[in-house]
Formats: sequence, structure tokens, C-alpha cells
Amino acid sequence: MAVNQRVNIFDVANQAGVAPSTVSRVLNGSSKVSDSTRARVQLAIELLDFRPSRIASGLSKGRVANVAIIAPYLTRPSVVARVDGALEVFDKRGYQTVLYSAGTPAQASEYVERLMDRHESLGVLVISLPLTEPQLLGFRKSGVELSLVDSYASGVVNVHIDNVRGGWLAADHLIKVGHRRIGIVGDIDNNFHKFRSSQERIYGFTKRLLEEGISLDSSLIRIGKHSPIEGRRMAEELLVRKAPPTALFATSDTHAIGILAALEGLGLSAPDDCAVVGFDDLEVARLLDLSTVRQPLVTSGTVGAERLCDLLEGKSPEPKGLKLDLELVARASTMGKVGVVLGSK
Amino acid sequence: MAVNQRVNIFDVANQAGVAPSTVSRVLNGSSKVSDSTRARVQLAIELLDFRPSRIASGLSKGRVANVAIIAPYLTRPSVVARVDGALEVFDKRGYQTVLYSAGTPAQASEYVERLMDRHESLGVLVISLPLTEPQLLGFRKSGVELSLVDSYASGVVNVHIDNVRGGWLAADHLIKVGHRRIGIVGDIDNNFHKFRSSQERIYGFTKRLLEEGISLDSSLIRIGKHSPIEGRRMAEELLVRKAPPTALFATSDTHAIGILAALEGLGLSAPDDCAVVGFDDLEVARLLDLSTVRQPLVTSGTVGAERLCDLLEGKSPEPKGLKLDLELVARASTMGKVGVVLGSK
DNA sequence: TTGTATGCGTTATCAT
DNA sequence: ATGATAACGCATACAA
Repeated sequence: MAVNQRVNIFDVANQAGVAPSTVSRVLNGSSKVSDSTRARVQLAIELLDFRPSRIASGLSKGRVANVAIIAPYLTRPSVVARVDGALEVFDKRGYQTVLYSAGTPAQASEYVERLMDRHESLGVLVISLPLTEPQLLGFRKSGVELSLVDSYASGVVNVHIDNVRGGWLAADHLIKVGHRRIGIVGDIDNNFHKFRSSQERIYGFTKRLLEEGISLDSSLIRIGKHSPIEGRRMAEELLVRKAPPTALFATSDTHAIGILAALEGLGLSAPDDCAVVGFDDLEVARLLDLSTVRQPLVTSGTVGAERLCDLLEGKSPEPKGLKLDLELVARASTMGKVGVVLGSK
Repeated sequence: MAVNQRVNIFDVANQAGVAPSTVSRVLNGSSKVSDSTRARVQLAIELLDFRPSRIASGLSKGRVANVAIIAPYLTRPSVVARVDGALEVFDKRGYQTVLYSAGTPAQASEYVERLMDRHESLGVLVISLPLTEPQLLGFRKSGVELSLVDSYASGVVNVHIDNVRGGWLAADHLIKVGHRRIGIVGDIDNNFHKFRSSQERIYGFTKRLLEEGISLDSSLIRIGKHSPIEGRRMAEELLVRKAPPTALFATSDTHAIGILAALEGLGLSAPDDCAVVGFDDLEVARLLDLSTVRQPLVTSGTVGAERLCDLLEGKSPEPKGLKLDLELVARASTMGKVGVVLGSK
């Protein structure tokens, strides 16, 4: 005689004196169950501490309430903020979420391949990762739903920001505060080279400069790995030049705090010696009084997750592409003592 | 006629001209399959792009290769570092991992309850969360394996650090650099009040002080929420006193960077006006040249995950409790220009 | 409203 | 070495 057998609906049915199907009905909240039997069944469930097997249920229904998140570099604050937002939503809406953190594009593709299977998860939330056409096609024919966060593909549900406008806002702010000789510190991602955000921000930045008739000195641009230390190194290079910039734009707060460290290391300070604008508005930005272009990170995760859930429940979110707002947060690193939240869109 | 039917082992069996059970054998790497039929089956699998249903397999086997991670406050750098380490291991060892991020103890308990069910996951990695006796018992009788990271329970596999010693190391360092009037900034966690790490570190710190015959001025202790901003606020309170401390110990780097910000805001600097030691050695610590007690965050995650996997494969990790090493990293915030890694244990 | 029977896609226990 | 078949635990179409 087997020990510790799992309690199943049959046991519950026996205990309650009904048929297994009836138990199943109360489990799934069917309306066609009399209140009295429902009560009896629920009692039996309590009594036996019965927990339905989600995998048996899944096999029977042909679907498990599972979703997956696939993201690069989980440790980056911006990524984890989005993931955290999404996790909360998925949990609230009854989905179990499997997380994949990809360190390389190869690994990302591997995960993507794996997820193109109805029995893995019903839908996947893709964060900050470009999908190839074949991959998109694969999802379409597999029936696994897709929701993109900080990424774009036509015809696919997605939330993103206007990186070009973000860069534009940063430049606009620096120009208004009087700067004309401005340097840029951006990322290059050697692994996921399709990470275009940084480049788009730089594009928008220079666009605003040109509007003002300011020509960009390309020798004032530095591109490096996404880390504060690298940011510091690049900033130092720029700051020790004979004609250093009066302001620096970093395409991420991560680089920006490196810039602030560089200034401090050189005995300089923002904004007097060099103004600094970052991008993201991470928590540290507020601490360091760093002016920055704020993007709604957590919100992007929650919205992306909500829309995936909607998709899974048959509603089709419209419009497919959602553009989240940006706003420039002016703090001491450009304004000195007084910090204010300037205009937005 | 149904469209888009899932291809299953029967289809593969047909295609290959064998029985389903044979397909199952090659799927599970059974040795009792002739090379020729194995080849034929594999060909059929390729041809049909067959992917075995892990939930059907799970139902049949009575176990799915799933594990869960449950952690509080995913967004904290220390937590995400551990999670990231664990994710990599689980993936490498063939497990799918479901992530639960708890914002409150109630939610944590809810997750814990849910996970005490064989069909949810085979094992769970609990990070920085205390488990109650009833909960531990629940896991024991459910057969779901448990591995604790940064947490402890007797008889349960766990990895942790000696927080008391960590505090001791910090004090030891400050004393050796000549400080005697030292303040402390620690966390109180209003949600998970059983978070004792901070208190243990403070205990070890004062212990070292007493050894040296230095009496602790309790008015130099501040306890607050775990955020850099709070750290700054508390540091400011201490620094503007008539007799300010010459050094501050923060029980986390998160608070420590707040202290550095406070110093800067007051026009002071470390270590001349006030030396600072943190705890964790997050990436920012290096950037800010912050002296700190380094604990192996990522390693704690990988080790905890490895041990859970071992458990699931029938090996029992010994010893159950693993204490990870700490080391004091001396940087500019206590040493001025020259930073060195001092001794450890 | 409730019960009966069958299927979901695999694995495992028998045979052969 | 390979094939037939009964579980695994639940949901649902159909009967009653």
C-alpha cells in the first residue's frame, strides 16, 4: 500500500459523496452547482487539504496558466524594475511566471526557441530584446502569445518609449540652461548589438543640437560598456581635454553616475564645472541629484504584463503599440541648488 | 477536422514506424534502443518538429523539472544578484524556475503555502526569508525540497554568512585606522521584521568596540528604512551634531552611499571629515571607492541552487549549513588615496 | 443539477 | 530490443 498518496478529486468526491466531475465543477467555479453540494465539496476539500494538480489540469485543458519572461541582464536596475512590475501583475491575474535571464544573444535565442511551444507557457513577455522575423513567425504559428516591452515589432503588442524624443529632451534642457559645447557618453552592447536605444537617444540629442545650429563635435562622443566604471573612464577622457565640454549627456543613469564620480575624482563638480544629464531616473538619480530623462520602468513592466494577460483572455489590446511618456527631471546636476520637474509630453 | 493539432509521440511513432513507447525511450535516453531505430526516431522528431509536452511527461512521471525561487524585494541589488546566480545554475541543470517576489510577509507566506505541493515544483530556493516551524514542517511532509540562502533553519540545507563577524570586521578596520567615536546606520524592516541581519551586524560591531574598551554612544545610532535616501537623512542627523562621529558604519552599502551623499551635501568628505564603511560590496561601492565588508552575493545564489539540485538528485549536501567567507575591502572612504583588500577569514 | 465516460500526452509495467 | 496498455489527475461532452 502506497504511503503518502496524493489526494485527488476522487478522494474529495468520495468524501463529499458526489461525482468527481462535480468536484471539478466547483473547482472551476461552474454556476451549475447547487449551493448545498458546493458547500459539501468545499468542506471535503478543506478536510483533505486537497490541492488540485495544475499539471493534470493543464494537460486536460490543453493549457497551463503559465507565462514566461525573457530578459537580458537581469541585474541591471532598469531590467529588474520592469520584471518586478510584470511579476506582480502576473501573480495578481493568476499566472505563474517562469523567468529567463539571458546573458548572450545565443542564450536568448535558445530560450525563445524553447518557448515556442504551447505546453511551456501560454504567453511570453519579452523585455529589451529584439526578435527576428523567423522567431516572430514561430510564435504566431505556435499560438503562444507575445508582448514586447522596450522593444518593437509591427503587428505585435508592445510598449516602448520614443528614445529619439528622450535624447531630444535632454539636449533641449541643456541648451536652455545655456550649454553649447556638449559631450555624450553612450553604450555599446557587444553582446546584444541590436540594442539600439542608446544610439537613438544620441540621434535625438544631436537633432536638437542641429535645430539650434550647434554643430556636434564628434570627438566629444564616447561609447563604452554599460557600467558606471566605464562611464567614469569615458568621462575622465573627455574632462581632461584642453577644451572640455561644459555639459555631458549620458544615455543611461548608470553611465551618468560614473560621470559624477569622475567629476568628484578630478575635484570638479556639477553643474559648475560640467553639467550632467542621464536617462532612466533610477533611484540613485534622486539621491545624487542627477538631472535625467525619466522613463516609466516599472509601468512598462506592468502594462506589458497586463496586455499579455488580456491577450490570453481573448481581448486584443489596441493599439498594439503603446508609447509611454517621458519627462525631463531637472535636478542639481544641471540646475545647481534648485531642482524642478520641467515639461513633458 | 481539427486544425493545428499538436504533434505527439504517436505521430512520431507512426512516422518512424515504431511504437510510442519506443519514442519515449529515445526521448529519455534509454540504453535499450538499437542505434538504427534510435536514428529513425530522431529523424522523425526532426521532421515533425516534435516537442514533448513537459506537462504530460510531468503528469506521467509524477514530477516536473520545476523549481521555485521566493525572495523579498526583488529590486534590491543584493537580492537580484543572488537570484541571478541561482537562475543560471537552475537553467544549466535542466530546471525551469518560477520566481516569486514577495513585497510583504503575508504574500511571502502565501507563496510558501502554495509551494508546499508536489505538483508545483520539486524544490524551492528561499532567499533572505525566515521560515516558521509549521512551514518547515509542511515542506518536510510534502516532500518538496528546500534550500535556504541568507537564512537559517536547523536541519535544512542553507548558505549564510556570519553577520556578527561582518560587523566585527568593520569595527576592527575603523579602529585600526584610528577611530574611536563611531556612529552606526542600520535598517529596520517594517515588513519582514525577522530580518535580523542588520541587528546582528551591529551586535558584532559593538562587540569589537567593547573589546577595545570603547564604549558605544547609543545616541550615535540611527535605524531606518532600507534606502539610500533614508541613509542620507540619518547621516545628516548624525553629522550636524555638536560632537559628530569621526566614522560611520552602515549595515548595507545602500545606506552607505546615502551617507556619502550626505557628506557631499554638507561640503564634507570621506575619510577626512568622516570615514565610512558599508556592507555587501555592491558594484557601486567600487565606483564610489567605498570601504565595505564584502559578502559573496552571486555565489550564495549559485551555491544555494547547486545544493537544491543535488537534493533533487538524491544527494544530500553536507554539511547542511554552509558559511560563506567575508572580507573587508578597504577603499578610499576609510583610507584616503590608497585602497587595499585587507585580511579575511 | 449531477453522474458517466473519454481524452489530454507521456511514462512505465508488462509481455513478446 | 520492441510493442501493447494501464496509469497519472483533471476537465468536459454527453447522458440522465
